[in-house]
Amino acid sequence: MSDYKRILVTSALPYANGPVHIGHLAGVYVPADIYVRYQRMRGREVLFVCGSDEHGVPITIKARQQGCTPQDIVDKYHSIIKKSFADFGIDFDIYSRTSSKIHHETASEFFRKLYDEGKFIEKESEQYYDEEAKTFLADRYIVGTCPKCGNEGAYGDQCEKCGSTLSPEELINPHSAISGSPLVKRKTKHWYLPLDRDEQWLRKWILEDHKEWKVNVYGQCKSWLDGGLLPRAVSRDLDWGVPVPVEGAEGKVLYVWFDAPIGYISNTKELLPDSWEKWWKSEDTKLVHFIGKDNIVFHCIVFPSMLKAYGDFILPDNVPANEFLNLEGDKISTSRNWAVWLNEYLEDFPGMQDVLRYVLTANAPETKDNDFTWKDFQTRNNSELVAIYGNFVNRAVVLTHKYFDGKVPVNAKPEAVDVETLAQLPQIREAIEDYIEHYKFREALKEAMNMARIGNKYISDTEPWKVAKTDIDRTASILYTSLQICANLAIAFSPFLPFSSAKLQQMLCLDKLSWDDLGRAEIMPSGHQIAPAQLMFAKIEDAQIDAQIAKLQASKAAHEAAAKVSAPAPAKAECIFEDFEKMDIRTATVLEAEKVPNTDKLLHLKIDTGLDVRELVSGIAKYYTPEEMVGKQICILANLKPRKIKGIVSQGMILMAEQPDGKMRIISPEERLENGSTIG
RNA sequence: CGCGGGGUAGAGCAGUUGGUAGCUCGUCGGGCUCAUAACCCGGAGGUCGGAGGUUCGAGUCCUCCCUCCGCUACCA
Repeated sequence: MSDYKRILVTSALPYANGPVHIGHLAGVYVPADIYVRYQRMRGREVLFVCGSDEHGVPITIKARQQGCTPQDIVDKYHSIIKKSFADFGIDFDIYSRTSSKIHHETASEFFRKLYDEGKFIEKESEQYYDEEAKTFLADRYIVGTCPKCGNEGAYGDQCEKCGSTLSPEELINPHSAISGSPLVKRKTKHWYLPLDRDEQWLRKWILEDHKEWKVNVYGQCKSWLDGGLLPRAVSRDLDWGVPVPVEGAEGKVLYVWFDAPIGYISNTKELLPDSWEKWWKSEDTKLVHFIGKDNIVFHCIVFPSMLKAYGDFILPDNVPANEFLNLEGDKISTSRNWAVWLNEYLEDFPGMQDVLRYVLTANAPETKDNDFTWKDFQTRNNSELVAIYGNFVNRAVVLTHKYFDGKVPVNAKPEAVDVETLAQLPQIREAIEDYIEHYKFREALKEAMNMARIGNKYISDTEPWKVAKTDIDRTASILYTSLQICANLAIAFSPFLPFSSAKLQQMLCLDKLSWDDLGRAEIMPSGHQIAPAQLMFAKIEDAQIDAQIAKLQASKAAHEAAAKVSAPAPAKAECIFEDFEKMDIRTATVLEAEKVPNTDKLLHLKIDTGLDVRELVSGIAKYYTPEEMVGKQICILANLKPRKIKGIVSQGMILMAEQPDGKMRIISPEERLENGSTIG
């Protein structure tokens, strides 16, 4: 560990199709920033690299929807993201972007070298092509009818109604989610990175040499390695991205997952055109990737495999991935606008960056998903930052002004308790260091807060306001000690709460505090003049919190309303009577119903169709309980080809109507009819 | 279905190689009054997701189950 001469820190490149929200901050940027600020304070050579990830299909789709170019989209979000990071105090050495010229060159050269050295596999395959939008489609953008449950809105990779995993070939009537037009198949050639070839060394490198990685990261990697790696496509048919630098590859770009991590390298190059290589190709550089849990395999397996294939590059020393942050009990969602956006927070809570930094660190999803609530935000501010840290500083500074004209008094009458109290500071320093070095920022912050608790206890126990009436020399010592603790707090908190530390430093009229001062008992010399007391943190009133909660609820309501007024499903193409006549639709009665084990959505029904008694499986468990179903008369498509679902042969399909919000209701005859009555 | 990570007081989290269940916030009671109705002390509150098993002894090891989140390769 200590053999390293410098530390290169990267944080996941935010995708430029929306602003940054608290989930991103808690998972990636705040911990990375704490780590970097800490290492810098220790005088280590550190480089902190990030930038916008601006390629990929979602951006082209967003552009199409909004009638602008992909470049317009990424320009807009890149500047919002970059500014909000800067205002929030995420202290990158460089925040660039993957649409930059230098990135295109770097990524292109990277690919070309692997290509020239035969490191890729070339493969031709047939893919669905949207002739109207003139583009090949990712599975997610192919929509059709689910062969298993009949849901017409199933995606090419998965049906969200019945949860089954699909491939586009299985969909009935596949069409484009972008233009709605039917699809044709076209041949296309792509390049694959043969990860299987790297399995050996990856196993050793991760499973043997990096047992210290966080359990979620290690476990995830192990799972992939044990499952066997497959070649992974690194190119796409798309016109937005880094063009594949190979003759005859027009209309193809590097897959965004291939080009994005190279962005870490390009951005370093952009900042340090002459010395970037020592950061990436020198064994005495420690490389650390801060990411979210969704990124683990790319940073632990795919990117290292790319680096190794290229040669000369170092591999990450650690990949401290966090879990996810929820918001008020619900998953954060960009599309549902269920998020606290950083740019909006900065407007709504000016000057309160550290409060959010504090709350996100104290409640960071380091070991499991956590929940952010505005109530908790308020409580942590009011009863921790204000009541413990802010209050202690205020007590010490106010008393110093009251009794000693704002000058650090002489330590005239020291006692054992002073020494004992100050002796705890170096221990706290050690604990903070140890926690940060091991990426346990939540615990590290708690230690810093303990220092403020110690201060409060000390000042309460020694009661300088009482002692002042009889023994001013003793009062002097108490405040002298208290002020030393304040100075220590400014240092201990500075990686976590940089704005507050700066403010405290100003109040104490100290400049240039270094990490090495932390734990020292005489940072502030007697006679040193300090500034008047200023509140470090302001209380947050209920009204502010209520306003934020109302804002969230309003956006949720707006989103639900938008979903409701969403247009009915588009009219289908004309069909002839004979098509309709083929369908054998008739009434039936449910005899028995039970949930299919280990599924959320499926009911297993036994029904009387008049013709026979048969079984079918239907994806309605979300809307009907088995008890409700028994005895109900329903309409079924009786001659649908039987299909096995979860091991049960389903002989038919229940006719249902779907609401715009997704709610499903059974279509039943108005009055009870004979089972087997035909419908037409 | 498979795999990975969670499930410990009202909330958020610790619990090292198995040995009397801890911390912060909240809550209740008391004290103090320098301080942003802030501070200090004390109390209550947990059958450690469930069921078996190993052991003198299990939150900690084994098996099965339930549940939440994620991954499952063209959702970055």
